[in-house]
Amino acid sequence: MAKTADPLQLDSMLCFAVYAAGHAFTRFYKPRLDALGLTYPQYLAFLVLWEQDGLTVKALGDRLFLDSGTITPLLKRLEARALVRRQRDDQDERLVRIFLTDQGRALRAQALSIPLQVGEALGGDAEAAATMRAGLQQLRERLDAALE
Amino acid sequence: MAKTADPLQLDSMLCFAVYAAGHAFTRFYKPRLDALGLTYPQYLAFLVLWEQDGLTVKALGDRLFLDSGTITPLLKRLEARALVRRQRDDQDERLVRIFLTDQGRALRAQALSIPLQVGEALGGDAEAAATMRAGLQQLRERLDAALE
DNA sequence: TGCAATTCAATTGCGCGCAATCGAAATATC
DNA sequence: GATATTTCGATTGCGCGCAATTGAATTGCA
Repeated sequence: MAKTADPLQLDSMLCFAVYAAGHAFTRFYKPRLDALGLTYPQYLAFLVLWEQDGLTVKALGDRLFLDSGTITPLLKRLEARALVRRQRDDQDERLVRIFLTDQGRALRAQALSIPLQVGEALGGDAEAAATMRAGLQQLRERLDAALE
Repeated sequence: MAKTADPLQLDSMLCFAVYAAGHAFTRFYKPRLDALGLTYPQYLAFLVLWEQDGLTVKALGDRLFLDSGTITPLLKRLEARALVRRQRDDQDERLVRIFLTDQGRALRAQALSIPLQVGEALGGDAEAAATMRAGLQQLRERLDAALE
């Protein structure tokens, strides 16, 4: 006897659980990131740039799994607020490298408390969170591998 | 000795794993849903409507964790293609109820193969998928509960 | 009964997210 | 060294996703 007869049951679908959890994260981050004046994707870009300055648009996109159509306008908004600087590479003029300004670098200090708040909201079980993170990474790899 | 000194490391973050897995799902679904002429959020709406016809916009939104600003235009696009019908409730004229057309109902048959393809891409481990789904649902609940 | 508060869908504005396309620049091929 | 191909970023168009607001309809309460 099958547990669920319907193969199209929303609440049994992994894709929807991922989708809904993603929105829940965005909602959770919203008030915290408002304090920094950042959106969630902008925050992700800073996570990358705080790790490594001077990346190309392409490298940043590869890191976040986003393309230039998303990243270019995002970076222009950050540049307009003097949080990053965009500069053509001297050697290869196709490349645009992204550098943090002092102001952009300074944001990092204000971001440090956010992961703590996430850990707290999740009940402090870092072990479970790490397991789930690893599972999701594998999920992403398998889905990407299945693209033809 | 701590494993990761940096609390802002992108690759250690659960939120990013969820975010990236969500996009990977969308990419995976894209060619399959193109065959039905649906986007992923539209597909989610049909999953709900195939389960229960005649829901209000509000009820549909509650089910998908989306608000009217997202759902209203989505439904209007579906109505323009004669896949659903929107009708004011007789008793309470604030409510708009969503009904499937025959065409919308017929889409279900074409969608049946999609979950199978997901299962296949994920290596057929339904057990692991169910565990992960449950973990993500709990994650969502905890994040939502932490919203002040 | 009358008026305030609430509920609901719709709308507006803005920021993603991605496909498709473009032009410039670099590389490969001959 | 000229030509074809590839790479990179920007741009356009469209569909979410959500905050904030609006207006109509309903409900609550005195």
